[in-house]
Amino acid sequence: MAIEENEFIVNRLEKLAGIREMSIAPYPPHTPERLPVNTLRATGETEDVLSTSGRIMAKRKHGKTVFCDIADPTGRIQLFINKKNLDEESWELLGKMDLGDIVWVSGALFITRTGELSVRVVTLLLLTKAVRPMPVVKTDADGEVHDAVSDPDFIYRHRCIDLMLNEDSKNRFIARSRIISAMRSYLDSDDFLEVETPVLQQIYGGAAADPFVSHYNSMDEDCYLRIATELYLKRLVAGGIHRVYEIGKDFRNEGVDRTHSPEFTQLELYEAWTDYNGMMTRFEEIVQAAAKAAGVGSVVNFGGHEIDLTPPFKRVPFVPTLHEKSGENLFDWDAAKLSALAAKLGLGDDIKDRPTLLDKLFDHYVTPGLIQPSFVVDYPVELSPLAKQKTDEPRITERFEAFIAGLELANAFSEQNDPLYQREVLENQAALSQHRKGVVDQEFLYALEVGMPPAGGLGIGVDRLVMVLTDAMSIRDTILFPHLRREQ
RNA sequence: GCGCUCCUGGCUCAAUUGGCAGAGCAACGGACUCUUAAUCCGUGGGUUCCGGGUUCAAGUCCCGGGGGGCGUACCA
Repeated sequence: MAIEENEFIVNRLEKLAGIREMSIAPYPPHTPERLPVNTLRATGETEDVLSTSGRIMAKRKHGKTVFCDIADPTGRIQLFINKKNLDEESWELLGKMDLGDIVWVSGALFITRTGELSVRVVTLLLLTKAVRPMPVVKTDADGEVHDAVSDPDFIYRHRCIDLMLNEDSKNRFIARSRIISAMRSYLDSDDFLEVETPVLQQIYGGAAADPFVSHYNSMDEDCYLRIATELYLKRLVAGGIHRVYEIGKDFRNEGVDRTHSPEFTQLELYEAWTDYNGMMTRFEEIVQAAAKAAGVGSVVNFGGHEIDLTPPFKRVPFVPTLHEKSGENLFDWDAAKLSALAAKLGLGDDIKDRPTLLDKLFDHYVTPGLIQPSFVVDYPVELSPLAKQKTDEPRITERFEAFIAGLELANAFSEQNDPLYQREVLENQAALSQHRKGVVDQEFLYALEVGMPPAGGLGIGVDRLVMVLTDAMSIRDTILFPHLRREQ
């Protein structure tokens, strides 16, 4: 397929041909020595000839003088290009340059009459000719941005343009990488071992979600993209890797919305000799480290809320809080009664199963009020098959979910390590499963049978944490290349 | 999946009740040797997402399709 042709591309292709006719390579393989733009800015006025390179972001022509702004990742600087300072060929080349082209320049630095530090260009080289126009965004003297590219569809499909033109977006992705990096540093420095477990799995588990299904040709069997890393990481804990974590993609074949992506990044960590209380501390500390890495303070603005990230986070016990907010002892109600209440509240007419009902009712009565960082603790046992029950109340598990501004950021428990209990729960669950009736991860149970020490486990939704720390209202703004439908 | 809503030159947006498809930036030609949303003069650029329908007349109304956004549902 040939390049799409419109007025702009044709025009640039002609210039490209013209440049080649001048025997100038429009895509030379080497970049001459250069300094980052911000180094030039820091240097200030000097008669020394310095060089840099960057993309032409603006061009203001004044006859025999041309001002260009060029940008590299470190900043933006003005070029002062005067015909008398250049050889004829370079001046001709300048005429064939467009916004978006990438150039190398050298010259002394001086301050113009209007006070702008500029490169008095004596050498001008083309490093890359742009044949496709980029949208032109201008910022006026008041700092107001005009004609910003804001169409989400355009931005997600052409992230290169978004990163080039939208500072907020670029900074958000930089923050994301730093946040992940900070998580690693925090865990590594506390003797956690980072591992990689299978993405392609024969038996998926560790969460309740529909998987993406694939097929392994040479084995002639279906396989699945993982929905969680939990069941593999716990085998490692049983095997003696007592502090272990993995940061990676999980895939869930479910609906997409502001807070759900089919492909999302999760940090799961497991730690022996501790429990869910230890995981609360881990979460608090990870959030601290992440906020620091993102360059935000202990109070962040997210979706119009002032969020105070200072630990300790609030503890919100599931059953008592549900009772308090609803005014009823719902945990003692049977499914039929709960179902009637849920229907009355418009939460759904056909929910019959007690744990789901309790969860829904909790979401209705309590979750919306969880603006400041909170741990919802001690979930009903039916909602938490992989968690350990409390010793004094077997209907309740040692589990928490962390919420900020109503957003679920983490899920953790004191890990269930009773192999007989775990087998029974998983087999019962598998018997009810629509998709994979009776399929249980036997190898995971084998590990528990061999014996896994008491441990706490914690899963953190990395994309969502990035949302909170960078004030992004959609998870798609935290994922470089979110999934979109095919065009056409 | 369902509901609401949006889709107009490269980009950002106009177009009254259905009545000649426009502007700014960008592009092209010209003037201009300190501008910075440079300015001034001139020029070109449209299958109004796609396909049907109603109408003398459709960017606008109706039906179907595609894509996006928001909400909702599913989501241990």
